Amino acid sequence: MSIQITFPDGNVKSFEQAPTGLEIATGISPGLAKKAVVVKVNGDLWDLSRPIDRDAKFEIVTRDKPEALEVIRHDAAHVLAQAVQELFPGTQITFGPSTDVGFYYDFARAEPFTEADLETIEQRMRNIVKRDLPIVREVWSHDDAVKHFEKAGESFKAEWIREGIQADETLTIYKQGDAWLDMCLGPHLPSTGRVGTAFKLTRVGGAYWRGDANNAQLQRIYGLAFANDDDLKAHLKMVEEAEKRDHRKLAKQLDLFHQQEEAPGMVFWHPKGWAIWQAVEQYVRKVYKKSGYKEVRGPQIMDVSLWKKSGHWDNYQDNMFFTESEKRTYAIKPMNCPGHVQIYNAGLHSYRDLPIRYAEFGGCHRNEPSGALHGIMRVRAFTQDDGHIFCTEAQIESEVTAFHQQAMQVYADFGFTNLDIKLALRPEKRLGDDATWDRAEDALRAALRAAGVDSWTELAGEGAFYGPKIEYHLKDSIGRAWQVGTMQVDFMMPERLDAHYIDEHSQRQRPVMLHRAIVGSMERFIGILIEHHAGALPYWLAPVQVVVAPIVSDADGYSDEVAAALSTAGVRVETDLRNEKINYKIREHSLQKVPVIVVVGRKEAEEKTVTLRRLGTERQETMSLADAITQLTVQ
RNA sequence: GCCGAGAUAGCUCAGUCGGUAGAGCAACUGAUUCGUAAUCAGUAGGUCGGAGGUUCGAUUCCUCUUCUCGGCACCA
Repeated sequence: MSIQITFPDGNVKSFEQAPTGLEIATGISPGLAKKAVVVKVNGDLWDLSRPIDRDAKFEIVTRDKPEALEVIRHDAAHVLAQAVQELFPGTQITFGPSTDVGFYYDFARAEPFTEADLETIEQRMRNIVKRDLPIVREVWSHDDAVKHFEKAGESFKAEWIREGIQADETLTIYKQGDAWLDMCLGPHLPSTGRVGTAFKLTRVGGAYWRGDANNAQLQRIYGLAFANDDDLKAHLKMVEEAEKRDHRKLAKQLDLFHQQEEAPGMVFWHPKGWAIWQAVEQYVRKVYKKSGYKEVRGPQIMDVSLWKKSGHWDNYQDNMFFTESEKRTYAIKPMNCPGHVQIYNAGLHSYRDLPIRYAEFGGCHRNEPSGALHGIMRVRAFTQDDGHIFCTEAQIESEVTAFHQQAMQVYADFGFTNLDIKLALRPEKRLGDDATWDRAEDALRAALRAAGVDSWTELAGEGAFYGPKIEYHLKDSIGRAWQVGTMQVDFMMPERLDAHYIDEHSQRQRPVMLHRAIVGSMERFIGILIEHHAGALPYWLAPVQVVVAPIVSDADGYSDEVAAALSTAGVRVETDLRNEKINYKIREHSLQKVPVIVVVGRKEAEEKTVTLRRLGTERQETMSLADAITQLTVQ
C-alpha cells in the first residue's frame, strides 16, 4: 500500500514506503533539507527523522519559522541537560522547556551551580553541538521507562512517569547520541548540530519540583537561543537597553524616591517622585468624578473581628499586619472594601439609589513575603485607586462594560496601548456555592463581550476568594508582566458584612459589590510609567516641566520673572541660576529629562522673549514670553 | 518564605593573598560671565550593612543577622 503526501500547494506525491520528512525534503532540494527543522503532518509537528506512516497533509518547517524556533530552543535545553550530566555526574534531570526567548532546564543537585560553572557548561554545549549527535525518537512502555530511570538514579523522571503520565499514553524517549536520553514529547531536530551557535547561558536560579513550594528545591539554568547569531546579538542589545530603563535605577538618577532597610517594601517619595504621584492622582480623581464616583476615606486600622467577618482573616492572616491597644487587636487594612461597606451600611439605601459608587486613594499594607518585594512594583505599603460599586445583579454588565471602556481610555492617556486582559476564575479556596460563581463568571464574560473585547485569557483557579476578576496586565522594561487594573464581581462580601438595600416591594435585598481599580497600585503604576517612558515622562506628568536657565548672571532677574510667570500659570518650573556655562546646564537638565529648557540671555532679557529647547531635539525657538506661557500651559 | 549572589564616600565603581581604604562624578570654596549636552583650581567627605567569633591585629577569614538583586513559590 502506498502513502499519499499532500503538499501545501496542493500537489500530491505517493510513496511506496513510509518516508521521513527529511527524505521528502531532500527529494525537493538538499538546501531545503538543510534548512528544515521539523515537519507538519496533518497539522502536528513531527520529527524530520520520523517515518510518515499515513496519508498526510505535509509541510516543511524551516529554521526561520516561529515553530522552528521553539524546537531549536527545546533542543538547546536538552543539549544543556546532556552537558550538565557529562560534567556533573550524579545530577538528576527533570524538565526543560523552551521559553519566549530561549530555554531552561531544572536540575536536582546538592551542590549549587556557580557563575563559573555556567561558562564551562556552555562550552560543553558547544562541544555537543559540534559532535552533531543524532537525535532519535523511540516509543517505550511505561514499565521500561520507569525501570530505566530508576536504575539510572533519575528518581524525578521515574516519579513523573508513574504519577504524571497515563498508562495508555504514548511515551516517547529521545536519544541524543548513544549515551544520553530524556523522556520528552518532542518533536526534536534530527541531530544536535542543527541547534546552531546562537545560544548563551544567562543565569541560574531556584525552582520547585512540579512548581510546588512543598517539594524539592531544584536549580534552574536559563539560556537564550535564537535561529541565528544576529538575532541573538539583537536580543542582547535590547536587554542591555531595557536595563537602563529600570525604575530603580532611574529613580536614583532622577531623584524620585528611595527605599531603605528600616522600611522594607515601602517607599520614601522625594519631591520629584511625589510630583509625578500628584499628577497621576489628580488625573485619576477627574476620572472618578467623570464616571460617577464619590470619594470617601476609611480608617487605616480596624478591629480584627471585622476582618474575621469579611473572611480576610481566614485567607490572609499570615500576610496581614496587626497592632494592639488596650487589649484589642487591630488589623492594618490590607484592602479598602470592608471600610467602604461600613460607609454604605451607615445609611439606608433604596433601589432607586443604585448603583452607588465609592472611590478612595486607599493606603493598604500587606505583609508580602520578603522574596516577593521588587522595587516599587511589589511593596508592603501601597495605595490603590480603589473603587466599589454597590448595584443590583441586573446592573453588573453595564457597570463592567463602562468600567472597561474608561480603563482603556486611561491606559491610552498614559501611553499604554498593549494591555493583556485576563479573566481569573474560581479558586480552590473560596466562599459561596458554584451556582453563584457561575453567575459571577458569566457576568464578567458577558460584559467583556459587550465592551467589544474579542479575546482574553481565562485563568482557572486564579480568582479572589470572594469572586472572579478581570485583570489588566502591563509589561515592564524587561518583559515581566504586572497586574494594574482589575474588576471583580463579589456576591459574598455584602452577605458577610450584611449590606442591603430596599427594593420596590419594600423588601430588604442584598446588593452585588464590584471591586475595581484602574491603575491598581499607584506605586506599581508609577514604576511601570517610569520604565515605559525611560524616565522621560510626557510633559503633563514630568515632575519638573520647565527649567529656566540664564546664560549670564545679568539675566538672573529676568529668569526669575519668567519662572514666576510660568509658575503662576500652573507650570512646574525651576530656575538654574548657578554660575555654570549654558552647555553644562543644557546637559544636566537634558539628562534629568526635563521636557523644556527655557534659555534666556541678555538679548531675551532686553526684548522680553524666551528661547525654548525641547527634550530630544536641538532646535531652538525664540518667542515672546506671552506666547511661551500659552504654549506651555495648553499641553 | 525557599535556592543562589551581593552590600566599600551622595552616585558609579576599584581595592586590600589579614597591617583600619582609592578613582571619577556630585558637594563645598575661589576664579571665570562664557549663546544650546561637562570651564579651571583647590577643599572636604567613609567605625568598608549590623552583631559576635578567630587573631597581636578583621573592611578582608568564620558564624549569625538585616537588606538588596536574580529565580521559584506567593500576590485579596
